[in-house]
Amino acid sequence: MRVKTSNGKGDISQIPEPTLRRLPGYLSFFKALKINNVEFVSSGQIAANFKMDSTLVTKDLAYTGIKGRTKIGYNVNQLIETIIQFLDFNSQEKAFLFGVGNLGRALIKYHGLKSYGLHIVAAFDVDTNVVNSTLNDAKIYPIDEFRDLSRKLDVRLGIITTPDAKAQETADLMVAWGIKAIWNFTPQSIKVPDNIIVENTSIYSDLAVILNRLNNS
Amino acid sequence: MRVKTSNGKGDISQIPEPTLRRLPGYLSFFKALKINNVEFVSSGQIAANFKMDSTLVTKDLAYTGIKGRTKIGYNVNQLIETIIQFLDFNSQEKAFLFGVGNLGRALIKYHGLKSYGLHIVAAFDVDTNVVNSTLNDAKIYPIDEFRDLSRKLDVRLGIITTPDAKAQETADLMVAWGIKAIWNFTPQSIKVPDNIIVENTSIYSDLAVILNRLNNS
DNA sequence: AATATGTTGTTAATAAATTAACATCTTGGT
DNA sequence: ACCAAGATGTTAATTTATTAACAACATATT
Repeated sequence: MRVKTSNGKGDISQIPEPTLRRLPGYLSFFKALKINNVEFVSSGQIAANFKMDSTLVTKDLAYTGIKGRTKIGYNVNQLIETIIQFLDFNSQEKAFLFGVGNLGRALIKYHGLKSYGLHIVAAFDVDTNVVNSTLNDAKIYPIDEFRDLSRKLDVRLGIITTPDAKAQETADLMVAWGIKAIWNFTPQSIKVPDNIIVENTSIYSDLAVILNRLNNS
Repeated sequence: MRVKTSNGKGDISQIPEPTLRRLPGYLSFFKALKINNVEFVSSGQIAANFKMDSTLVTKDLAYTGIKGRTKIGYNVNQLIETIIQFLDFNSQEKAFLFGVGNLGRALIKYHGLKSYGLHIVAAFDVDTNVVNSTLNDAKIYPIDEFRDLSRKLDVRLGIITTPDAKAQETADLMVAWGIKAIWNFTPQSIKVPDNIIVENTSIYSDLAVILNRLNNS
């Protein structure tokens, strides 16, 4: 196992998914520290904030390549810069969104996403009432225009916020027109070719955990 | 509720969180099968749909207590009923929501949540423009009225969709007035007493995974 | 300048989750 | 009625993630 240096170059960065998932949380914490003019923070302090083991923090941060200083800790500004860089949160990755319902609309208007590397450049829907309107800087088009827009703009990421029943056909359309990664907000599992990246976000899973903890403890 | 006794010690083995998180996905799949009039489904078919190991499916379903039949598979209707029961998705757990921004509004209007056991009965915000309006059947109140409403209604669950900076003080307020579980949609880690259940939902974690897979593979 | 201290970073051990192997059982066909 | 097939359910092995132990080291203090 040679997870030695993660210089960001090459594809050897086999970072564990749990670590990857924790990094945005750290980032949020560090940003808050910066606002409070805190300059340095130790792995112990970070661990205490998240109620976790300090060595786990150390390991997680080591993946980003950042170095702490003995007796001092980590430089907060450097942490923020390094994590943003590592996670490509300054890349402004362009995305198409399909299905401008409640959730879709919220995601488009949620400008927080922009500072986390995502830029929804256009949306698509079948509802003629919303088509041709504009939310933030994203215009809403009829589905038919996806093909042409897909050629004009170079978009790799597609977001599915359609009704559950439309998830699969939306995914098929995306794959057909060159989308490389799909962010699926429906609970439906979608079938795509192996080279397509799929990330499922299901708030129902979180809800299941909460209800379980509430009722069985 | 009793699940399974691990050994003679009499303590019950809790369901693993990964299993818990997969159950809503299964449920969604089974509901789709029912619509297509499929009556029985085997663990192999389920596993194929989710591209996972079939024994894992078997194990997951075993936790709910449901029994499959050799050569036949699992009864779809029974699966749906059992999982809904197991996850308390028919409990209509009442919830307060704090912060009627883009995301908060989407959650309130998202009637899908209702069929998954959650009923947002009221919301709170500081913005006088939204206060006193009604979304779905949830009225929006000023924060001040939380205390009285908390006494009148018996609500155990609180949802935080405020700006990040307000997350902690909102959590403090919730704890002070008897909320037992907090669903935190901000990336901020909140500090609460040990007996309070906290579930963090961070779409930034999912975003981090997607961007990483897109850029490093 | 020397020392004590607190903090990183590495290696080892434990715990948890997934995958594999196998045994069991029930149904359908001959 | 018997046998074969196919699926569940259990036990073992592997992989992965987390926690613990410890070594190295730079800084502040005396």
